[in-house]
Amino acid sequence: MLNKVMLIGNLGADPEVRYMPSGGAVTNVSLATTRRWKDRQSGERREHTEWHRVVFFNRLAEVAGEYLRKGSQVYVEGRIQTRKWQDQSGQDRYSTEIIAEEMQMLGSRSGGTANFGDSAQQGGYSAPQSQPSAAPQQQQPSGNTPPPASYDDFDDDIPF
Amino acid sequence: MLNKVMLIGNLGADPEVRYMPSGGAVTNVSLATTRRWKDRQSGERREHTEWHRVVFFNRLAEVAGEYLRKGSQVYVEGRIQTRKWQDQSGQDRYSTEIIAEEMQMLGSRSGGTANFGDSAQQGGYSAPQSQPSAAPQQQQPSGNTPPPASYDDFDDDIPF
Amino acid sequence: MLNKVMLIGNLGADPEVRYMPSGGAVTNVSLATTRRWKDRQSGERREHTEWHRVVFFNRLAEVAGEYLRKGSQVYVEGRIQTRKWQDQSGQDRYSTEIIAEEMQMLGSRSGGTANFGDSAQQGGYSAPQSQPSAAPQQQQPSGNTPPPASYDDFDDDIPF
Amino acid sequence: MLNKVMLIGNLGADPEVRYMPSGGAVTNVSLATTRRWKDRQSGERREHTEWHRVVFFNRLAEVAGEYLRKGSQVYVEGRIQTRKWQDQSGQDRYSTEIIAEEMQMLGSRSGGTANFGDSAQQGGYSAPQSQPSAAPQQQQPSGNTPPPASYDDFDDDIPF
DNA sequence: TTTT
DNA sequence: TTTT
Repeated sequence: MLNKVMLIGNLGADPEVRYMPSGGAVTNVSLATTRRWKDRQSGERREHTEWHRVVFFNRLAEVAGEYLRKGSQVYVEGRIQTRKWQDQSGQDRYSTEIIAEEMQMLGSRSGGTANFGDSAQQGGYSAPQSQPSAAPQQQQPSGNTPPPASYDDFDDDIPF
Repeated sequence: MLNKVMLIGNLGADPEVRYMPSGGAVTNVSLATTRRWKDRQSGERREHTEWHRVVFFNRLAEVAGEYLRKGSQVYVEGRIQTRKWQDQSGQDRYSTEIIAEEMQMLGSRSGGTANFGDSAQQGGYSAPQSQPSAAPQQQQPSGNTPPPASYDDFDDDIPF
Repeated sequence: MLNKVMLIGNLGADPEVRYMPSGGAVTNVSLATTRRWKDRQSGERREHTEWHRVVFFNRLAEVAGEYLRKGSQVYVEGRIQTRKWQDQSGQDRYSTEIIAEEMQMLGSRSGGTANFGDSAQQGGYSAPQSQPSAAPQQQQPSGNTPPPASYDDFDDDIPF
Repeated sequence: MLNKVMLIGNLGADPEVRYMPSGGAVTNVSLATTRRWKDRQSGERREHTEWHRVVFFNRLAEVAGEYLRKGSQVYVEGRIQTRKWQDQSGQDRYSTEIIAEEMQMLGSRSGGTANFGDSAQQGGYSAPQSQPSAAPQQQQPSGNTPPPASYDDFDDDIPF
């Protein structure tokens, strides 16, 4: 079976880095891909932007958190995964995410060096802590937004 | 920008074929991909099945409706698209779908011929009708399930 | 940088399994992909079959050698690599191969079990030997065919 | 059957644009992809650069000829095709090329605008001519380099 | 809900 | 050389 996603797009905001109880990093990124086409009927140009929730784990999460910034162009390869969660009223809701397996920064002449300019303060990279933040578990699911997944057991796993 | 999905999986049920007001076919399929891995900690084998909503349009929708059946193994190439809809209480909800752009039947010794056996009655292929069924527009969004999209304007579009 | 190949095709012959001095397996496979299209001018159907040299290493080579057979339908993911060799007259020649990184058997109702029928004798799988065959190094490059690569140093390597 | 290649790399030289008898453009590009890995044995970093011959046709060939330059970073999607030709001594030789089906310029903040700087003279883009150059047919295959293909009949073809 |  |  194959479940493969390949995206080239730009970040809509700085990455958000959190840590699992194990100490492994989890980085969330919102990635835009824009499709442009010419309408067959009217002949006019149209475009549609799709936003993808991309999740990086462990070593890749640290690299993403360190080098990616709002506006960065990036190639992401991964798989589709839909996560179930409950909203305030207890209803089941679903959030579809891209679990990243490969990542390539694009277009940087300077070899992938991050820009530590004006976005550094609110989105900067922090080294993995031996005392992992408990943030993922604490956060309350707000009405319409999926909570960060706990991923307690996420692991670099070995396919067989 | 690139937004590409490639899946190889099996259908969980017969395809559902509907028609747009334009007469173009829309086929929905539920596709399972199973990932198997060995847990790093415990060493035990684990697996996870992911279900994908795949949507075919026009000519591809007709081929999918005619040749695919519950259990069919298929390769699908397409793009990720998230659709917004309102549930009964008027809340915004989202459904992520794979818009198919290519399709290949796999593994059929018999050359891709569909099985018109016991599943033919509820899932069989119907030729495009000049009087398109209005089904997509009529259906009520049930509490937890996204309604079929209307796609009134879906078109074989030309990228530029 | 990205160098990715994805093939779905059929084997033209049983796999050829050899062993590196290290004992690791190397399996070569000839894979056909057929493209069909309708000629714009004449409107007639045309087709072209492309043959790909696919090389598997180590664990994947053993699985390929054991389960694939002439006619098997398979999904291969890998990268393109061009190898330089010298023909009898000492001229440089090039052979482009697909180095496989993932493999999936397709369409086997019977769960991927290999057929050990009439092709087992000349193409059967042998378990890795502690005394690796020296075959790769011995073979003489014939005039027009690239010799098996020696790959003395091929290794499961870690991207960084 | 699937025969898909996806590359992200940099051009080693300006594109070469030629024209078919039909007037359609054919653009050849040499694209480098670099793989980096850590050797399992020695632990040292290694890298290997692979050069791909990429061929664009018709509209894509014109865009490639206009906007790509030596050093440009580009995403190319296409298929593998091996072409047979005869060297001076009449021996069969093979050249493997990537026939491009999609192309995306990467990393240009300025929206894909080509650099018409110092490389414009030897590699610049020319609009399709009603009097197509006969160049492809004239060129002599030199001993070790494949001649440009004639592609007399290449066409935007319709898969079925 | 499929399949291996 | 495969397969549909």
